Amino acid sequence: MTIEPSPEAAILTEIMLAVFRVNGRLLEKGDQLVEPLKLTSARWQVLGAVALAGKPLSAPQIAEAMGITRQGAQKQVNKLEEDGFFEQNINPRHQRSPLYALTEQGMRSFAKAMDLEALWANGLVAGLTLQDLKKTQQTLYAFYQRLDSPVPKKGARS
Amino acid sequence: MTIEPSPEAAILTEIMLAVFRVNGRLLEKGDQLVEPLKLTSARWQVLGAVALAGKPLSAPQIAEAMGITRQGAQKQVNKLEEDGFFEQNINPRHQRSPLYALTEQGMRSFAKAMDLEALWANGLVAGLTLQDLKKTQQTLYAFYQRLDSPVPKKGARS
DNA sequence: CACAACTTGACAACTAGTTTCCAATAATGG
DNA sequence: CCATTATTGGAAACTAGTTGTCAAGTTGTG
Repeated sequence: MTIEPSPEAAILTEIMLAVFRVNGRLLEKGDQLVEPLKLTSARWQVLGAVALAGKPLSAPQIAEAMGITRQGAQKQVNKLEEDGFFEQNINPRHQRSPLYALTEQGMRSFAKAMDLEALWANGLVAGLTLQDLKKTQQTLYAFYQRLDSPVPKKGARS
Repeated sequence: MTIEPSPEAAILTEIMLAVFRVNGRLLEKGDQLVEPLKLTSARWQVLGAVALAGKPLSAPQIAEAMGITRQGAQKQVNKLEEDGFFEQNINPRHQRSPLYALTEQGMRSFAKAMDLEALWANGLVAGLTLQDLKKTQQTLYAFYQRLDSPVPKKGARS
């Protein structure tokens, strides 16, 4: 017997497909946008995590902020340091785990990326109402919360 | 000088971040959902492309339907054939390029995946109105279209 | 028919993430 | 103070996609 999806669930399926497609396009366009800055979408996001924190972060902290694994973040961080966007500060709280700060080049590139993004976004929303945009943001956020994986952390007690 | 993002563009940025996060969670949850069927989100989508077409498709046709490259689709197709979800039909229009059809197992697994998804989706939309869901779907679709890469196809004339 | 252009599958190398494992360094608490 | 536990970086192998190349088969046109 087949389960009958409600009309709401049917539209949810369409939203899911739309999220997959928009996600792909955003990464593609984002890569194009910051390509002249010698950045990719992924590295831009890492720069953003540190820039928005307003202070140097360790690799695991960056991973936490980005919602990816610490190993995934570390890879990007290492490359960003190699390419001169990050520099290591000593971490008074952990000798093996340096804090990564934006270099001059890193700050300049991130600022340029933000400008490019603002320009791009301004063009992208033409003809859409603020109300619709807010609704969409709220609905997506609601899904995000419902999808939250309550993976019990190792030490968690009930 | 910094470009001033409009209020609309500022919310768009939030929507972008929400899309990234929801995308990640959907793939994660989707993998969990179809794991007992020996499927992944990616392979499920490939099965879906052929199932929804209602007829056997070649690898490039599957890629086209999914919006990924033909090589990416081919990889999944080959694995799905290895694992008994697909079988090759001869393609009367192209000898080197077989048409892939769902096997009995493929059809059974896809039907089960659809049931699981309907069940999951029904739970996920609780408390959201049909109107908001439609609005969100429309807005995302609008973005998708605006983000459409008009990459001039090789033979395209202006 | 012949030749050029396109399509296709196979393969390799790459990005970006994941999981798993190890070894070394912290942190904790008995 | 010392032993256990947690955190961290590094490396390897994996998923899932990308681009690029190659050779072989297909198609269109003169």
